[in-house]
Amino acid sequence: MMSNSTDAYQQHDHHRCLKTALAQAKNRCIARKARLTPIRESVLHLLWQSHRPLGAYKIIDQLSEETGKRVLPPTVYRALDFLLELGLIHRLATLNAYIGCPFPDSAHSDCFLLCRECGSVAECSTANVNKSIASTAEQAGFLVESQTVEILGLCTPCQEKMPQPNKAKPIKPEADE
Amino acid sequence: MMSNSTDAYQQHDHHRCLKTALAQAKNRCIARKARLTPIRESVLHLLWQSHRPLGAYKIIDQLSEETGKRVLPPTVYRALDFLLELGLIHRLATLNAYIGCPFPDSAHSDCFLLCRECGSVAECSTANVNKSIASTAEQAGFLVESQTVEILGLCTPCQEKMPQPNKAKPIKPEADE
DNA sequence: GAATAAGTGTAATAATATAACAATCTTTAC
DNA sequence: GTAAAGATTGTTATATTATTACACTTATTC
Repeated sequence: MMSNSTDAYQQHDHHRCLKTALAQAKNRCIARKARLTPIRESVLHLLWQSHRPLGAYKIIDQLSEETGKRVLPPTVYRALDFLLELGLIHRLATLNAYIGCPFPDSAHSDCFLLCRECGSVAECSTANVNKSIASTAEQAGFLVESQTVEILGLCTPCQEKMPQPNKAKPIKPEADE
Repeated sequence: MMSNSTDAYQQHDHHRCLKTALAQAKNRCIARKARLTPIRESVLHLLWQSHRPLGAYKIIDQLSEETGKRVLPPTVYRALDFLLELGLIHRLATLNAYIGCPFPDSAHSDCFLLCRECGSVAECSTANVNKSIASTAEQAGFLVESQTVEILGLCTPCQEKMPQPNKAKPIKPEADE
């Protein structure tokens, strides 16, 4: 399993995450003959400020403040589209928010772990989830093209910080197969 | 595996789907001492017109037309919230749209198969997917509370209708009529 | 039958995202 | 080097999805 969960939820050298992400982005742009313009790089940089996803309008506000001039929605949405296209970021459908991809170089189907307490999101890529989804789809005669898997819950540090022993309810059990 | 994929994608006695869904809804409301008011029932009925999800504003438009008076967003969103709360419908995060639940009576975590061609959506509940997600989360020390799994692709009939592999064409909740 | 709770009506607005077209900057072709 | 073509950005306007706040009505309870 590929995952950035330890980085995402704990104290770590985040500067390294940022640096790596920007380096990978540059490489990827060169490989694809695409231009990482200042706006695009700024948006990517903002998304790598932390492991918490940002909504488009948060990006707009932060970028406006950074540059001192009013940045308008299309500017940011275009940058986001570009970064999505190159696989440098992801959009989280359940949050309407965006986050940097820690593994832009490896083709992968994603599984996101969204901590409802601290807001941080880790990305995993697991053969198991993909296999089970593929097999489920196959049983239904369905041809998979893309998949969205977003898991809401609590990361380890937030579980430990929860006062109650009944920290959180697990998901409902399965009826039958 | 529990799934309504054969119904969802093929010719079938849809009247039966509708009838079952409404009957289940009534039972569930009685069990929960909740009221299936005319508005709520109308919204549920609209969502069971087909196996294609409907956006909230499509529901608003259809309900306005049905009743001859302008139905406003809060009316519909309140009905949707009620139906979601009772597990009678689901919200599809990737489409911002709503769809009737074929299995309101069995506690389940859901997996949706969204056909990008015909727009129909089937719901599956599979222990395998849940197990693989649980195991992935566990490896990351993450406590799962809820999950969103939406799979985009082609249903069997649409695969057969489409020998030419067509590329990305985003599906819409419902075609305009 | 009054008190309370639940549900609905209405106006306004928030939050997220896109369309359309003009202006500018980069790259390419000559 | 320069003009044409293409890519990127600026700008205005608007579409789409969802919520807040408060007034009013209907149903339930005692």
